[in-house]
Amino acid sequence: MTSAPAQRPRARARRGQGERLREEILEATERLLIQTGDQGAVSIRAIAEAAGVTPPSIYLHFADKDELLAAVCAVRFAELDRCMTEAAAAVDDPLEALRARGLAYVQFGLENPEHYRILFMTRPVAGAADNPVDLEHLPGLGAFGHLVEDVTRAMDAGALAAADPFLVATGLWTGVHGITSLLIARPDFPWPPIETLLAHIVDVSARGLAPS
Amino acid sequence: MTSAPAQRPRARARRGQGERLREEILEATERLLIQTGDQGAVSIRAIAEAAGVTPPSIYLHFADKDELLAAVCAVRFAELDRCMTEAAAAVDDPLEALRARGLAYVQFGLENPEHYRILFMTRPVAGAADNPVDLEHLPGLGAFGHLVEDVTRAMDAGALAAADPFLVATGLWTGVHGITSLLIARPDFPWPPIETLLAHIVDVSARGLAPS
DNA sequence: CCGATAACTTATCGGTGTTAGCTCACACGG
DNA sequence: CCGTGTGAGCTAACACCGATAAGTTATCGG
Repeated sequence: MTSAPAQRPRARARRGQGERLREEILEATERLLIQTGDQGAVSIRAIAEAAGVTPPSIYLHFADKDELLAAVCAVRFAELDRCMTEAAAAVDDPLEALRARGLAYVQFGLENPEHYRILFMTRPVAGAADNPVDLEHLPGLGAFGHLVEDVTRAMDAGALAAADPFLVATGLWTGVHGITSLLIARPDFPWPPIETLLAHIVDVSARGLAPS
Repeated sequence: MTSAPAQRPRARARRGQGERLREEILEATERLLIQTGDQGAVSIRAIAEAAGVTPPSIYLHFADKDELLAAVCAVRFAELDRCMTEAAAAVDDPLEALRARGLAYVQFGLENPEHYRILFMTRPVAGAADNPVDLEHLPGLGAFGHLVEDVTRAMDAGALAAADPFLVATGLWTGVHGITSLLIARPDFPWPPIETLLAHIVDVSARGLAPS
């Protein structure tokens, strides 16, 4: 909030306050991303103008555009995790908790399609193939870990058939991602009512994973 | 650096043969898409050079870049349909046919990631919101129709629980798309072995859709 | 041979991400 | 109290991109 659209005369920051611009750039980017709803419209120049600054100044804080977008999305990623955890915590039954988690995931994606697109529908940096990603810092691994925990819990409670929790969690993830991403990418397909489709998918998964 | 494939001035086409260039452009585009494996590298200028022609000539045959890429992918789409139909036809059991269809889908996506990305992971034209898409010509609707047919067949044979075939087919589609697109977009995730994951997902779906 | 026109080109526009190099104001050591 | 180092940001430019307007060339019917 405090949508500080303070554009034009942005005073130069004091000596030690250079980091403030970083925050302002992040805020401006997020604002643009949500307002326009189009990743293509979020250009370095547009961001710079929205932040009341010239384009090169952005590179004082971010190596390139990808890093900037990644930073924006990392914030959003944390919120996705928060949404899901909150939804899951509101339910006692471990199976229902998983269901709530899945629904929260889909809802988040549909409400933040451009963020979701960047997070899960575009290839990563693709740059350094010799730098095989730092797994510890891979954004979203925390959220995924929480899913694995909930799956394990459901198995321990006998709500799911015993199996490799990691494998099952991965399968659930691909499931919710499938519907979320297709709805975002192909809104013109003659979709059945979303709630119907979602309920069907969740039911099939639950039935397929139920203890025998 | 890019292997400049010999393009001398490319003789101008004869009077009635203007359409030949269209084919050459399509071929050049597909070639680039596969060679570079990066949609970003496939620019109008690069395509023009690969076809031995100047950029504006492309606009004699395609309204814009989107239309060109769509045309390239339409071809690939037909082949996806062919692959799946072929795989499904090789099996008698209707449930196994569905399974084969799904596996063929995933395989096609992983073997043609850049085509798959354009087909299913990017927003469509997004242009004319007042022109709500011509459903008849929506590419891939044919392939989807074949899936619905196979689902119906499996239900009639009692291999799947009776339900709305369109709904079930849509759910299956989102399922195979989920794993395909995530594998393409997030190759750095610590995936379990693909065959294991795929088998798990297919099994869960089969179990969830089985007659009671 | 002529002129209409299909098939293409040259030149250009406005936009993009990104970099090199500069300026200017502040803070601090002497 | 002043000189200077440097942090913070800017100007100008590069090399691309998609797209268009207007020109040129070669072919073919008559």
